[in-house]
Amino acid sequence: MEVAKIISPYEVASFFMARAYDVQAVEKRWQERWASSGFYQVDASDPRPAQYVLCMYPYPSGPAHQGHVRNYTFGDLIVRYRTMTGFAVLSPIGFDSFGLPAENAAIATGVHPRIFTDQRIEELKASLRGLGAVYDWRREIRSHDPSYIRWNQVIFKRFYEAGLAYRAEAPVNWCPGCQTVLANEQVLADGTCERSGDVVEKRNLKQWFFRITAYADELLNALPTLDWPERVKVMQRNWIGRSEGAEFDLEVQGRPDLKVRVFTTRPDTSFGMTYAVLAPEHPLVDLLVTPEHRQEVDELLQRVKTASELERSSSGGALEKRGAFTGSYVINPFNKQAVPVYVADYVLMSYGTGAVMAVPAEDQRDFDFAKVHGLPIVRTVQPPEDFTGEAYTGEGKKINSEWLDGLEIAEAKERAIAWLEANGIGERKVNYRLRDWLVSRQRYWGCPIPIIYCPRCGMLTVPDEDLPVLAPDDVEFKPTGESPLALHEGFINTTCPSCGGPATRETDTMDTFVDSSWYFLRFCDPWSTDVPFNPELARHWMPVDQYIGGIEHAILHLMYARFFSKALVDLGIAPTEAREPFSRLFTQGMIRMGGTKMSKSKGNLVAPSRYFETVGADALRLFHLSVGPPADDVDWTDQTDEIIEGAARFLDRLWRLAVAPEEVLDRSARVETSGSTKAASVYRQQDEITEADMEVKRATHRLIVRVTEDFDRWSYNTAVAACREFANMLQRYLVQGAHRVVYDEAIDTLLLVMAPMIPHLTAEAWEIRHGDHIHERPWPVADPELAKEQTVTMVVQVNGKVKERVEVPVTIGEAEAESMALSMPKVVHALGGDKPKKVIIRVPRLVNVVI
RNA sequence: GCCCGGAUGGCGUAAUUGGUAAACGCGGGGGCCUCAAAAGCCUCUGUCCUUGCGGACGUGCGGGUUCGACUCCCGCUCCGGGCACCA
Repeated sequence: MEVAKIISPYEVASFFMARAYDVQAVEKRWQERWASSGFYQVDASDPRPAQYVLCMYPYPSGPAHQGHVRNYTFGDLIVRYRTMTGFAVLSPIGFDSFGLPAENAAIATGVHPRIFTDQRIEELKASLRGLGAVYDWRREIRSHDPSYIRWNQVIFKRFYEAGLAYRAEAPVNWCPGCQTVLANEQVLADGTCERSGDVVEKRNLKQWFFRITAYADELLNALPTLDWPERVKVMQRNWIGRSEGAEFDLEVQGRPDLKVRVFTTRPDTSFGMTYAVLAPEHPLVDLLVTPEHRQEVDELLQRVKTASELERSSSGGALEKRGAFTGSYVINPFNKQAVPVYVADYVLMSYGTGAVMAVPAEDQRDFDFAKVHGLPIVRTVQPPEDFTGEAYTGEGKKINSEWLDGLEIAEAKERAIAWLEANGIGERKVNYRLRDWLVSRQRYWGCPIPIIYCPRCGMLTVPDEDLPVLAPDDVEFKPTGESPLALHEGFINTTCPSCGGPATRETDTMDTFVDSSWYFLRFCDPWSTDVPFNPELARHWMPVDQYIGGIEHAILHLMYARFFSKALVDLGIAPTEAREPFSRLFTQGMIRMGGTKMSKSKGNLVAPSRYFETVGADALRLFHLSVGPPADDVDWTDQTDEIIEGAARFLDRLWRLAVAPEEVLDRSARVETSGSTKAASVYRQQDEITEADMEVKRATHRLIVRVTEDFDRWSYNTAVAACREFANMLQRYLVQGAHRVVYDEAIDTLLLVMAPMIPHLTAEAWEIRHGDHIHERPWPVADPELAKEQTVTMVVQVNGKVKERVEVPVTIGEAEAESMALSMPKVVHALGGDKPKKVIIRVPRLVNVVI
C-alpha cells in the first residue's frame, strides 16, 4: 500500500479545529455526490461480473422506521462491499405503493390516494438518502405507476390464457372491517383479520384465483436447493403441507347410485374404520340424511353456517366436537362391514375430498369424537406395553387387520394401496395444504383486473393495446365499504372488444402481493415498453444474489414470488435463470419496544431523522451493525440512545486517528506528562521497523482477514468489534510513538474495511488523506504471511484446570511445550514428585497434565 | 398439541473445528486534566472467600461422554416464533 499523503499538522496550527468533523455537512455532501456521480448505476454492458443485491420492496408508509434503517443498512453495506471487491452490483429500489392505508386515508381526509402515496414515497426516499444508502435510482418502480400497472395486467392476461388465473365461486374470508375479501394467509389463527382485528366471516362470492397449487410440488422440491434460512424453508414446507396417502370410495348401504370418496394418509388403518364423516358443506350430506335424522343434521348445519371461523376453530380443541348422525351407513371395502356416516364440523370441505374414514384408535380427533358419540374403537397397530395415551400414532405391528396383520406400518400402507388399486376402489393420492391464491380485492387503490363481461360474448380480457386499465380519478371515497370502482358508471360501462356491444368491467383489483411478485424482474429492465422486461437483461442479472428482508415475509411474499417466477419462465416471459428468483435470502430480526410491538407514539420517538440531525447517519448505522447478530431481534430500550452515543464517540475518535493524529497525541500526552510538555512530533523520527511496528503491521493484515470473513458470514457485530479493537490498539501505538509508514497503512486499512459500514466518515477522511473516493478503491487484500500470528498464549492445565499462561511462538514443538509445562513451579508442585499419568499436548494452544 | 429457534456478567453480546469463558460495547467505580464543568485520557469492573499472595465457584436445570464441554449425547424447565381440526 502506498504511503499516505497527509496534510502536515505543523502547516496549520488550527488545522484540526478548522477541519473538525462536521457530521451534518459531511453527510449531506457525500449523499449528494453519490446521487449525482452515477457510480452506483450499473448496466448489463458492465464488464465486471454481475451481482444483484436487493432489499424487499418497501411499502411507503412515510419516513423510514428503525426496521427500514436496519434493512437498508445491511443492504447498503453489501452493495458497497461487493462493489469494492470488483462486482457490478445492481442495487435498485422501488415502492410497493398500492394498498389499503392510502385508501383509508382518502376516506378519512378526502385526499386522493395517489397524492397521499406520492407524499409518503418522498418522505421514505428522504430517509433513505439521509441514511446514505446508494441505489440506481434510474430504475425506481412504483406499483401504482401506469407503466407498471400495464405489465401487471398483461401478466394477469397471460396467466388467464394459460389457465393459471381463473374465476370461481368460493366461500371466502370476508373482513367486515376492511370490507374486502382476505386471503387465507391474511386470516389469523383465531379467525380475525391480520390488519383490522375484526372477526372474519364466510361469504360465497365469485373471485379471481391464481393456480399456485399447480406448482406445489416444485415449490416444495426446490426448497433444498435454496441458500435460505432453514426456518424459512421449514415454514414454507409446512405451508405447502404435502401429504401422501390414498383416496378411495365407500359404497353407501342401500344406495348403489352413491359413493363417498375419502382421503387418508393411513390406508393401513382401514380395518379400524368404525364410522365415516362428511364435512357440513359436503354435497352428499343432503342425499344421505334420512328423514328421522333430518332435524338433528339441519340444526348442526345451521350452527356451522352462523358460527364464525373463530368459534369453529376455538371450540374445536379436543372435546366439543360437534356432529350428527345422518342415519346412513357406508361399507368399509376392506372388511365389508357397514359403518355409520356422520356430519361433523371437524372435517373440512376444503381439504382432500371433504370426507374421511374415521379410525379413532389411530387418530386423536376421531378418538375424541368417538368417545363423545359412543362409537367403537378398534386398534390396528399394537402400541407398546407402556402406552397410556388414547389414539396411537407410533410405529408397531398391524393387528385386527386380516391380511395386513404382523406387518410394519410402511409396508402395510403399500399393500393397502396396491389392494385398492387392484380392485378398482381407489388409488395412491397426494394432497396439499396449499390452496390457490385468491387475488380479488374489492378495493380502489390497487391494480384493476383487465376483464370485461359481455352479455353476448361472455368473459373477455381487455386487448393488450387498451392496457393499462386505470382506475378513474373522479371517484368519491365514502366509508360505505364498497369499492368506488363498483359505483363509477364511467368505469364500469365499456364496450365489448369482441362484438362492440355494451359490456361491463370487472371492478375487483388485485392483491398487492401481485405487485411484489415480479418487481425484481422489472428492475432488470424498467424501461422496456414492448415486454414486461427484456429476458436477456433478466438473464444477465437474475437470480437475485442476495435478498434481504423481514422474517414476516417468510411465507406469503416469498412463496408468491417463487410461484410467479416459475410461471413467468414457463410462459416464456422470464429466462430460466429466474426460475428460483432469490438464491440467497437473509431475514433480519425485528425491532421490538417494551417487549412487544412498537406503539405509534413510541414509534415516533425512534424516527431516524432524530439521529441524522444529531449524531448522524453513520452513528445510527454503526449502532445497527454492532448491537447484535443481524438475524436477532433488537430491543429498543433506555440503553439504546447511550449505545448510539457511544458509536458517535467512536466515530469522533476514528476521525482524529485518521486526519488529526496530533490531537490524539495531545489528548493522551496531557495525561502522560501532566500537560507540562507536548510531544515534539506525532510520529517517531527513526526509520527502522521495530518489533512493535511489526505487531501493528500484522494486526493490520489480520483485521482485513477478520472483517472480510465476518462480512461473508453476516457477522457485522463482530466485524465492528474487530475494528474497534484495532482502533484501540492504534491509539496506544500512536501515543507510544508510531512509525509513519506502518501507521498510515494501518489507518488506511481501517478506513477501507469500514467504508461499507460508515460510508460518510470514511469517504471524507479518505478524501482528505488521498484526494480520491474510497468507495472506488479495491477491497484490501491481506498478506497471508503477515496475517499469521507469531506468538500465541499457551495454556498449561493440570487436570483440565488452567494453572499458567505463557507466550510461545506458534511454531513451538510438542517436546518443547511439554518440558516447558512440566518445569513450571505450579505443575511441579501439583505433581509432588510423581510422574504425570498422561500429558495432552495441543501445540501451540494447550498442554494438559493429568495426574 | 406439532414444528423451529433461544437461554452466557448489572445490560447488549463474543468465543468460526471439543482446547484461556466473557472479546467489543453500554452502564458503574476510581484517577488525570480543569478555577469548575463538558469533552478527552488512564484504570478497575462475573460471584464468593481472603489484609494480601492466592483459592473456590461460574455459560437455564439434572445426568452422561471426554484429559478437557458454552460447544457433543440423553432427560427436563422457561422464553420467543411458526402452524393449528389439513384426515
